[in-house]
Amino acid sequence: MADQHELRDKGLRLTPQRELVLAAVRALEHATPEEVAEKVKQTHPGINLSTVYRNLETLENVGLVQHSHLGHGGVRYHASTEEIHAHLNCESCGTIIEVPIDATASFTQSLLDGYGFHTDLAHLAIAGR
Amino acid sequence: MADQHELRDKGLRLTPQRELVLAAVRALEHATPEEVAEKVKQTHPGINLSTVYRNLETLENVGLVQHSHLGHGGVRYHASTEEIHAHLNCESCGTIIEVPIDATASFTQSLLDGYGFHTDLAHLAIAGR
DNA sequence: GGGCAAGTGCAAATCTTTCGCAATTAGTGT
DNA sequence: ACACTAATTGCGAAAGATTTGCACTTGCCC
Repeated sequence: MADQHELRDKGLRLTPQRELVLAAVRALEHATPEEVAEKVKQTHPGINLSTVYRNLETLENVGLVQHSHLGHGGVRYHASTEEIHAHLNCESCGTIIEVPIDATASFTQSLLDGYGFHTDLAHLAIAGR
Repeated sequence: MADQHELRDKGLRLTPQRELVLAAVRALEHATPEEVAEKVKQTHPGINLSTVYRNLETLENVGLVQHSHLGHGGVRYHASTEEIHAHLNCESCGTIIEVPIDATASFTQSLLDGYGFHTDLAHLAIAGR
């Protein structure tokens, strides 16, 4: 499997738990740690929540996954390979709209020009309605 | 005090705790509930954390304060009277830059045009560096 | 195959926020 | 001023999410 190299290349050991956590994040998109754990349990029922948390952190450290804050408080993880997009989070109906990042390009550019600020719009959802 | 009318006008009882919570939010800007509690304790040591949380919620319901999500997870409250501004949150150095909301107007307008989405940029910080 | 550090499981500890409930108190009418 | 009622407070417990300590297990390098 390509996964093996992928993880080993990052200096990580290849454990079934780790592979499954990564696979789950990729399959689920925008999943909370709980959801990831639940998904992993389908094939590996004994996995511990702590292990999921630790692997999410580890995978994030090596850049394979990222987290963002959508809606109120909930942390959600997604694979780094996913297309980058901003999230518009409707506070009334709870829907989340994904916006390709280039739709925001002129905005991020103006922040860079005006404030020297490199924007990472993918990290936080934008509230509105 | 003008405060008295302000709270009474909203149909709220005027309690020392309530006044102090509101005063603390106004004085602190972008304070977490904990920080608000700590501030209030300076003049009212017996105040309970629950009371702070409840008052923040109450004050938010009547529109005197608002909360936003800056940085990682932390909820922060600010007075509604503050100028509306978006927050740029540097993930490296932790600094928060405030940007007047009109600097973002063209961006929010394009989201409205493109997605029919009314943006509330003040509610969430924008990550970057 | 053996040794060792990385990784896991488990339970307990934290941290933040919420809730139930009895005691207190602000605002209203008298 | 006085009593009444509902809002508010204090306090302890509960809930949910994430972290941590530690002993046991396991992947990886030789």
